[in-house]
Amino acid sequence: MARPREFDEDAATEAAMNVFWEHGYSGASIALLLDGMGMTKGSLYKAFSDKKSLFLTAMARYEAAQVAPAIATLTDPAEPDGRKRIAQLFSGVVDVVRSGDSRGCLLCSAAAGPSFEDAEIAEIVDGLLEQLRAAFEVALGRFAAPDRRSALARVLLTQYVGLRILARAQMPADDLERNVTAMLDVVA
Amino acid sequence: MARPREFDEDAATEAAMNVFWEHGYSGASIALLLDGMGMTKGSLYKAFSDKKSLFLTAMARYEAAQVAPAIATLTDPAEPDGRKRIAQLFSGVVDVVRSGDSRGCLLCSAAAGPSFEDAEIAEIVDGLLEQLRAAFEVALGRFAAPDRRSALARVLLTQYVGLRILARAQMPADDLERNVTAMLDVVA
DNA sequence: GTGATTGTGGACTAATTGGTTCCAAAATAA
DNA sequence: TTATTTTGGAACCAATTAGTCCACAATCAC
Repeated sequence: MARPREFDEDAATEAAMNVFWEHGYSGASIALLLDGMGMTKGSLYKAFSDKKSLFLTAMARYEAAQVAPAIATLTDPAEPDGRKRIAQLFSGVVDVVRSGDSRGCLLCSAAAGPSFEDAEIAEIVDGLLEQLRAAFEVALGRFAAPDRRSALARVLLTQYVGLRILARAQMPADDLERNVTAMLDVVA
Repeated sequence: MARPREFDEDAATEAAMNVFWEHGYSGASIALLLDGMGMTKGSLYKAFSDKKSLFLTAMARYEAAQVAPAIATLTDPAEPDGRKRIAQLFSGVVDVVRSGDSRGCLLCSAAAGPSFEDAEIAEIVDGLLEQLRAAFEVALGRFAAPDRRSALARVLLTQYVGLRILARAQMPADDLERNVTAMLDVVA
């Protein structure tokens, strides 16, 4: 009954996510987004309303593609050793950097950036960070004293954020790895 | 022999630093800077050439006003206990947040932001982060094994960066304090 | 085929960006 | 007074910003 879309919505939001990931919210201009998504203004504004809506969609995708797997790693019931689950998450971060991806973490950058001036975005970022903290707490569950679990989970979350910010700041993977090794040695 | 400046250069660079601190490099428009510095375009461009030069000046001021004191705390020869020096630095960060300043750290935000696309700025940020890491290493010197000192200093640097990013993301001071307490408990 | 419906491309707005130039007026010291 | 410098601000620039609008294209139901 109507003309079908020429673009794949999944591929488009994936592309948008990558542009936001690399350039941040304000750094990702509509022109950059259009280029990355391979579409023109008419289609973009018809399909995603405006830049902020597009960002929220991209964030949802980031959650599904990046945050959820991280949480799954930390809470994986197939791996009884929480220490190993935590180590797995952090070595995964180092591996990503070693493979040449120094974009850091969309979430962590959003937490630092001026995009945080928007209350709705801030709330989403907060929520995801809290989810991540809770997952660290689960991973610590088996071997940390209950009264220290929560605070220790915060330390791990902070370490995670710091690590990914430093990765974005081009810190070499070897340095990050030494960091992670020492941290796991000390914390878990 | 000539008309004297009406603005205090120190106060002006201080004001510029604050605008950059709050809004980031690209978020700090010339209009915002002029407003914050209380001067007009003619004077600004005559005194500071252009935006990037102004940012470099502001960064130098940030180093003197914020980074140097942090390093001084970590390496204070009057306090023989490195643990205490480290604790002092981190509780200072929490105090700043508790007093209502959630701007985080200009350095840490610059590390995360798109301003990092400029090679010269990136180099300065890198250098300051390395100075901070070295200072953590000095503070660890007295009681950490030499082969672990370097890696442990990295953990502390990462923790520092993460903490200030989370502060900027409006994490409550109480949560940050729990974080710091647990971290000091574990690391030092 | 026709018509209703929806997607597409891109011209177009209106505002703002960082950066620059210019200049008359003002303030100072020699 | 005179030479020198700063000041405020208007004017300007080319580029970029997010966003709107609409003729046109493509499809499906009939």
